[in-house]
Amino acid sequence: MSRVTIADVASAAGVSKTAVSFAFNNPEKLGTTTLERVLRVAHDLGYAPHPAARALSTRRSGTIGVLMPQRLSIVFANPFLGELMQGLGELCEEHDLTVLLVPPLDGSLEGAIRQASVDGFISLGLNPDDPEMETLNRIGIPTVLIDSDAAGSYPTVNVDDTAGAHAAAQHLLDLGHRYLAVLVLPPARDHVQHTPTAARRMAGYLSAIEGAGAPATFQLTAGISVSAGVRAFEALPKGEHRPTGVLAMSDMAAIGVMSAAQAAGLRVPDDISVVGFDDIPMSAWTNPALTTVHQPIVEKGRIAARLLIQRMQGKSVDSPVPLSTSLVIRQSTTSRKEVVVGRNV
Amino acid sequence: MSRVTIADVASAAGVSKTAVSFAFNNPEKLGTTTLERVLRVAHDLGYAPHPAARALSTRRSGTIGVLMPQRLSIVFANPFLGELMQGLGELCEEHDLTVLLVPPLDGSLEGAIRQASVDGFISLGLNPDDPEMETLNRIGIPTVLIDSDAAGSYPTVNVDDTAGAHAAAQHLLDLGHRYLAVLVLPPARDHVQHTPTAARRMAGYLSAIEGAGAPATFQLTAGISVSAGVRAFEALPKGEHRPTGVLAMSDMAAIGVMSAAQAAGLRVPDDISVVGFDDIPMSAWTNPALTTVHQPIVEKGRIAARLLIQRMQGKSVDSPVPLSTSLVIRQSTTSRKEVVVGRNV
DNA sequence: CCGCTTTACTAAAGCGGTTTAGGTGATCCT
DNA sequence: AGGATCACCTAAACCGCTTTAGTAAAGCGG
Repeated sequence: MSRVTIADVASAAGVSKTAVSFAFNNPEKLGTTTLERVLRVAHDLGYAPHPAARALSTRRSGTIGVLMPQRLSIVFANPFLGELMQGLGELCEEHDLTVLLVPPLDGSLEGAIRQASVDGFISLGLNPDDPEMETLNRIGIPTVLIDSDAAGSYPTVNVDDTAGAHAAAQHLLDLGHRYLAVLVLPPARDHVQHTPTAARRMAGYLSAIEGAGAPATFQLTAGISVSAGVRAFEALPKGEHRPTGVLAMSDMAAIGVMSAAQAAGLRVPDDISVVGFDDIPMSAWTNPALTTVHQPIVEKGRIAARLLIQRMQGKSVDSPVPLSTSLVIRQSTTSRKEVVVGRNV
Repeated sequence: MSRVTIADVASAAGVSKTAVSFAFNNPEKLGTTTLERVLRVAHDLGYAPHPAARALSTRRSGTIGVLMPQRLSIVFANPFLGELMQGLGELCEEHDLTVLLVPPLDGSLEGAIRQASVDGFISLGLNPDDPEMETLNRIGIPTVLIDSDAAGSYPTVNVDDTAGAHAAAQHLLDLGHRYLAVLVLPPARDHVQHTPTAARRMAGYLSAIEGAGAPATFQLTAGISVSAGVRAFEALPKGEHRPTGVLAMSDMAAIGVMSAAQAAGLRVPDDISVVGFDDIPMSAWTNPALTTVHQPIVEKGRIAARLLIQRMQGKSVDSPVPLSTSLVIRQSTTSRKEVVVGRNV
């Protein structure tokens, strides 16, 4: 009742194990009649090569690993990941590769990295100086970084977060907003340190804000979820101290802010303008449609996969230039209205 | 420069390979001093057990496979998958399992199934009589089905699609709609056959419609994407022959319909009511917010994973009763307005 | 001081494939 | 006829780990 092995097929067909192996991997080395017989016997017996045995012997598994910065239940709550997987998937399927999701197991990514039987890794949001990078180095598996700092020796795929963020902030400033709130992405992993992405976006926001004469800015950290956005809105100062514009580092949080604002009786964008980041598909369909910074997520996945596959083929590759971002102006932002006279002055 | 193996560690520490293996897997079998020494040497050398070798020897890989009915780029375009992964992920991480995505490679799921080094499979939308089921049988790997027909010998996790669809159709009928369009899910895989899910939903719609006296119904197939919804709307009869209510089997398609309708100058829900299916998170934030059939997607993933893990532990499990669905009435449906008098009669 | 259990460790046999290095005949060439 | 070539197939080593069976030394009761 146990699994059919190559030896079973060999003896059933009256040939050596080698012949069976050849039948599948080097058919031209076999005579037509034996080839046919072996294949038929193999099929009749329902033989399928044991993947692990094959991987051990050939030193390749036909799988690439995606290193997740956080638990799957967190990271998949953000549509960003689904988009990225589309890009990765295209290339992987083209090259007959399957995709292994590698989240931190038992709190540690390192352990998970060791367990993973893969030919290459794509890492999301890991800093070049994170300790797991050293583990990767030691195992010596080709790796491509996404949303990291292009420091180390690994090819890195990035978008121009800074410019995107700058454009977003500039947009609000141009509309006359002076008191802004920034919803910072939470640090991935345990460390307090911001992710490279968050740091770059923050730099972009701040450079625009400072360039406009440094009006007041209220910062707070918000996870990448609608409910985090709701909480963020509720943590904002109320009344006349409420920021008139919100720069969210994710669309999800931005949607949460809009929703909470509307629930509090405010009108978006008239009472409060909101800008997201990422331009996930649903941003076009929200109420009101979200003004946000577009980044080519699917393309990012495609490029990362392409790079990784090339590295796996032994080619050496350089980090491409960061992909460009662009501000998509929809309905969640408008010019700052004068404060209602009777209420303020 | 090649990978450091257990033999390297053994000789460096002056012990046998067995001792090194014990150090990691049966530490209690070793004396304290040797244990420490071995572990230290292993760490210094940066030793990590080769996953495939380990898998071959232990006959378990610490990985579960998710069988996708279609290419990753298609299936991840539907937020449904992301939701499901959240549920799967929770359980998998709890049990230190990683997740392998197994889409059809080179057009064939069967080939991909063989390649996959996993301890169990979760299959999405596969019919019990699909040929790949036989492959699964032969390999003899524990398997749990999601969105299938509970026929075979496999545990199956389902939701009550029929009741959900019935409620959706009944809702439109109760609002006075008589001429409805149904957007049928496309067949997964190549065969013409409907997926079990599509069949059940259709049955639910039709039973309600027939129960109300069989008004006219316009059916057409629409993929699970916004653009498919757009195309579907455009394929509907125009003018007075246009259905006043649309039953979409997915939220994505429903959103596409709403968007296309609005682009065509219609008001949703006043001119046309739209009901989705699934209640993916974004449905709450669309404009107008989508009336849809809620199904507990994350829970579905959790339960499937739990069942699979139990099966992998040798326990025998039964299919649970289908999870219940419920109609979530939001803003995309309203009672049928009388046809403008001057235009019709 | 002897047999008996424990403790601490090892040799070697798998796990199920791939691949290298031949070994047959049969065919070809001169 | 005899060596070279070729087409076809096989024995055995190897991939890197786990695990069974077993050994040597130490502990121990009598």
